Amino acid sequence: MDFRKQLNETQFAAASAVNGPLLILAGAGSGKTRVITYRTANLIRNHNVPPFCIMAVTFTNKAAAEMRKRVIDLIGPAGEQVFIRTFHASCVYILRRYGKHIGIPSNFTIYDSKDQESVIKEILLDMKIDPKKQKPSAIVSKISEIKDKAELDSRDNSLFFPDSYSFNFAELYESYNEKLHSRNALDFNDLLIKTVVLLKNSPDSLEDLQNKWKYIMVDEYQDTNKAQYLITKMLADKYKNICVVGDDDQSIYSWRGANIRNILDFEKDYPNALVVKLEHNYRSTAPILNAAHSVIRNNIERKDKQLISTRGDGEKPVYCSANNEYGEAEFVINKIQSIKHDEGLNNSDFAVFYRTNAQSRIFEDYLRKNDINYRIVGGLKFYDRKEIKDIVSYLKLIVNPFDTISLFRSINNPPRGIGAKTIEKIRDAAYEEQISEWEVIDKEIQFGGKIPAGLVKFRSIMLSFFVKHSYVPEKLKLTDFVRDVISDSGYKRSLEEENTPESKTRLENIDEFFNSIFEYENANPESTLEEFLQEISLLTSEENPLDDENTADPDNCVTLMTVHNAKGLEYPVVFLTGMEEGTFPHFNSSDNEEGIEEERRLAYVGITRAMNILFITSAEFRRSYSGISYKEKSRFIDEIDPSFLNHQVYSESNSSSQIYGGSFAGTNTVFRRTESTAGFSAGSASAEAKDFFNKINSGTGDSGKKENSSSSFSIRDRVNHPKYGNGYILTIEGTGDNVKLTINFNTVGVKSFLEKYTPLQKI
DNA sequence: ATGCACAAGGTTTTT
DNA sequence: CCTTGTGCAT
Repeated sequence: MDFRKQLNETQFAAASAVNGPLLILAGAGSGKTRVITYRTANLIRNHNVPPFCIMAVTFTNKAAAEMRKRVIDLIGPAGEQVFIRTFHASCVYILRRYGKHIGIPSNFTIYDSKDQESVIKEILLDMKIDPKKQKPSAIVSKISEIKDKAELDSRDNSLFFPDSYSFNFAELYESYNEKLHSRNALDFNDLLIKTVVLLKNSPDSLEDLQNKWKYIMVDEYQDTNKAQYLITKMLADKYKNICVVGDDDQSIYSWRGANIRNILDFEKDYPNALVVKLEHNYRSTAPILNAAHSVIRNNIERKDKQLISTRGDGEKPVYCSANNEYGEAEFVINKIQSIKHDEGLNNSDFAVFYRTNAQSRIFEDYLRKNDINYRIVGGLKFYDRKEIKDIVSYLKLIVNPFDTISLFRSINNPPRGIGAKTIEKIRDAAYEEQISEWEVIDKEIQFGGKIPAGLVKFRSIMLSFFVKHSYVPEKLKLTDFVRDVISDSGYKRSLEEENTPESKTRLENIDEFFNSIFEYENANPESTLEEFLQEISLLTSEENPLDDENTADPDNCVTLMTVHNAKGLEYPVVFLTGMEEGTFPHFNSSDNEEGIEEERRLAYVGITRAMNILFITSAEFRRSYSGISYKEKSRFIDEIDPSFLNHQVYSESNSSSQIYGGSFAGTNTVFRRTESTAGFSAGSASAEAKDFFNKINSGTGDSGKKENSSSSFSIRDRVNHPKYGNGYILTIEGTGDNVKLTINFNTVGVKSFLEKYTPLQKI
């Protein structure tokens, strides 16, 4: 096959490279997926490489699915044999088959962060530490960070342990790993780390895999961490046919241990590497690219470069500052409706991006109110729903009885009269006898001469499940087995007896779960329950089986997602929302330059998703759990050259929007007062805003009175605090030595001080 | 042991 | 706001 015509010169050079190391530096929208797809086709069609000898790794399931689809579109069913998976799924594949060489049985359970937190909580309690003072979630992310960074071949990780904890972190870290080991469980980091250990310690396994995957391709290489780097390096070590694709401007996962040096040093690892740069952007109009470039060029740690636009002129990006998050959502919805109407676009042409998942709710509300179909990428996963987790926990326990997390989730669910006391006794017995909690139950160990009736029941239910499980799949279909588990456990009946709207939804979701097992079983007839469970542990909501259920027209939805999730995707119309200091850049990343640079790359990713029309929005006031706070617009907006951006301001006096410096035909937007804003909506600009501002902060509504002459500050003064940085004065209370200042800091939020004791500087 | 009512406390991003 | 934990009544 000849595909010279489908590619430009550099794309063709990359796609037609066959043997040896290849580095593709692919800017946003430069057609990198296209290149990978054609390269795969070239290997198979023109160079007789068997499809199953090609391994392509990506970061998200969505990217893997997209690549698989495009390969199959191009070369037909043979494309199905190409091994295209995420890093984590690839590791599961490897560990299932070869893990036994380093003592990992194939039925291992994968612990997600919730499971990890439960383990940490147990350990904290054992160590007599209050889990409220030491948050398990913080410890889990610390552990994950250590595992990302640590030297994999060194047993001593003490360098990485924080000393800021009141307890011995090393001890906790060790018992955490021991607990996972004894439960035959691996966390997400372990999947990668254990694969490295396996490849290092089992030369036979390594060679097997090297011979299996003679050609390796890695997408988003700039986001690989140490373990991922080592895995691909080792796998490619024999034939050196490794092709990596990436863009240092789009590195957004350093918080997960991604090391940008992996891509920057590729040529050091492989001095004879062919390097191809894709610099033509086929996605966005020139104005959008200009805006993107004027942001990213502010990064110091960056190879200077500029994409070449191929699409030519278009609409300038529009920035709109709304008064609050409701106004922002209203703006977005109105734009969607008017552009749909004027340009004849579909819902699926629109995407709304935000920095944090929590921001999605208001957009959802407004979309629903206006009968616009939408789907959310990310957020609550189908398999995270309570009822699904309940059932999955039975299944996990059947597959791996050492999985204590699942054991304690299932043991009294539905209620069997097993409470905290009994669980305590099981734990103690397990500790004393040095056996697993399940073995305590299985061996019918008695506490105080008897066994609670519920426990006897639970034991016999589980034993019958073990027997039945051994019939799968030869004598019993997987789907039927799961059906039996749901009824025999009593879970189904207890939901039926509940008979509330909620319990009915749960039963429907369980039905949907059957469908997903049924489909899985049909697609993978030889597959086992173990494999199914491991696979769903890695799924994200992109494969959410409910997506199609909930919407009348699943293919025609507005897409809502975080900017992280947007990487690799493109949409004709993009809304980049919540562009405020503290939100985007997020305040947790704002205190150091690297953090800001990563946020800036994230903003760059967001902007470059847009093909034709880009809106950037911010809100002046936003409600968070602690109250309403004033938000300054994001520094990234100021970084965009004013000539590349139209400002659409919102004229409060007549409650309508106006466009300055150019306009979209017919896209003028009328802002309505909404009930949900509790009276805060339109009105004269700063006066009303300030009034509202004072009201919410004084709590009494008698605004203005709090301005106090005995203070050297007045409300809304910008101040600098040596520890907390910059902020605004919210309220001033009291007189003389008792003047109390409440300040909204950019980084840490609202704090109060007595003026007398606080070294504040007006700025 | 269970279930309900109320209080407290907590927001990054993801495999 | 929305989730999680605790206390109290059954």
